[in-house]
Amino acid sequence: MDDGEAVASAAADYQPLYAQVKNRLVQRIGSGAWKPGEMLPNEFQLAAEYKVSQGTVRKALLSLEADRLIVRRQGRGTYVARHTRDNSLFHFFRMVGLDDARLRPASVVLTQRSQRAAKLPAQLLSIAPGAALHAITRLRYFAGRPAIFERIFVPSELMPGLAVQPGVAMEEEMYVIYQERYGISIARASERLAAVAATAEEARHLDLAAAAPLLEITRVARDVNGRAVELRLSRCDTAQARYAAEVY
Amino acid sequence: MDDGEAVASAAADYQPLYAQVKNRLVQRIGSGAWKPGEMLPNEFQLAAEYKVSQGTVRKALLSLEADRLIVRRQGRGTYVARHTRDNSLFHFFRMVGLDDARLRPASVVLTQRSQRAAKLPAQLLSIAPGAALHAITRLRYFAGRPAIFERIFVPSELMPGLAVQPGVAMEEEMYVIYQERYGISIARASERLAAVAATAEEARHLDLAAAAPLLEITRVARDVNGRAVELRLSRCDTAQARYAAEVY
DNA sequence: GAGTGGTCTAGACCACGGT
DNA sequence: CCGTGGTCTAGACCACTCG
Repeated sequence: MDDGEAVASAAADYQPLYAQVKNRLVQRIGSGAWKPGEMLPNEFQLAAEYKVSQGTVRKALLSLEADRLIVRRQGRGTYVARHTRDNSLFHFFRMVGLDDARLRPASVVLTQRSQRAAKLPAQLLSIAPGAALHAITRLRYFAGRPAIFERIFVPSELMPGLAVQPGVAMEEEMYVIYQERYGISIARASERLAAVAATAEEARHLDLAAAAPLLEITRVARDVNGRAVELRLSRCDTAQARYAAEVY
Repeated sequence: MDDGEAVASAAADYQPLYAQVKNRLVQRIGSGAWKPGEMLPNEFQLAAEYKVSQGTVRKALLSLEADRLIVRRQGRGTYVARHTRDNSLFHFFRMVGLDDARLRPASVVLTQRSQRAAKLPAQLLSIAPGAALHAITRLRYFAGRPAIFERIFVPSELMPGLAVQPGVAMEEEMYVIYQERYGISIARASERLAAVAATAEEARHLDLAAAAPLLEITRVARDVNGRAVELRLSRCDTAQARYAAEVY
């Protein structure tokens, strides 16, 4: 072949057309060209714009839907996904009651302050040690009983001026706040679970005996581009609720 | 419309063609028409057989691949999925080292006996209380150190004569045994996690202080038809390893 | 009824794996 | 080289939503 070399060099970073279309759509959504809740052009319009067939656009859109960046409804259209209190909570909150019933925890902020990142949080958030962090502690309740003591760390650079009101029940999920105030959508999270003994402070907040066993969840949440946005350390009393996971 | 009623009654259990094809393929795989590791006919042959287009068969096969019932390889063909020690372990075993490294636990059976199902195991396995169960206890090690104390329950009816050798390191994963000896493939599992205090027996086996915090994993494993096949209660020392989950 | 996404078809060509 | 799955196209028709 005459063009063997051109083909070979092109093959290195080859992506199928639908993947290229998907990437361009991710870019546009990520850059805010369409805002959460807005409708995208239909499949034929996008196909015309990108000079591909409708079937190729379709494949890209189905993949975006699988990634939860968009929502598609037959007869309605395709929309940029939006975090709401209802669905945001249940994509990421995996605690269920002992009878497997879904739980809706109430949340009360205990403290909020700015601090410098220690080594471990810095590493998990992929930032420099000593970088500025928002640190929030809060308590979450099931049916009025304290159940989860939580520490949340967010790089100040990503969310300058982030503020929540201590002492009152939070109306919104943190992820809704990130999206609405800063345009940052949490797309996925990585969790590590361990069993630990409650510290004196935790036992006091959770109304447990000293050194009671707690389920510790270390979660790193990332946006659609894979950037670490939040580190959350949750310590859960599993007398009232358990962590649920489905494995395939 | 004249045929409004016919359409309406048909609509109740309407399934797209590709879903019907998928179901028929699940039936055939589940019934053992093709054994694990065997190659399926290619897309065009299946399309001819079911009198649909190749694209429709393709959609059914992609869905089966997503469900891990089959494995597809470009240039090779489509094969019925097979549990092997390597991949069986890592679909369902979610413990990772503190550095997120994959761990390969060694397993030693402590006891094996037959017993009648108590109320809770019976409920979780969807069998009658008092039905016969195989009960196996075993200890799993990371790097030679005991880390997980495990109780496994399997309905005797599903696996008559199930036997494993106590006291020596197990060569095979339980799920490989289920598939190879009884033709039962574990397709998915549901897990519930809690933090508990070690019992005296567990602390002794795991070489821990009395009442040390352990991560308890209650897993119900199901075959491709959704039938509960195994109940497993694992109690893990999370000083050496943590449970990893990715949330989307 | 107009517009959207969902299904289905038919056929072309490409990339990969083994002979 | 042949057979496999993977991509891409073009077009038809269906099902759903809403004004």
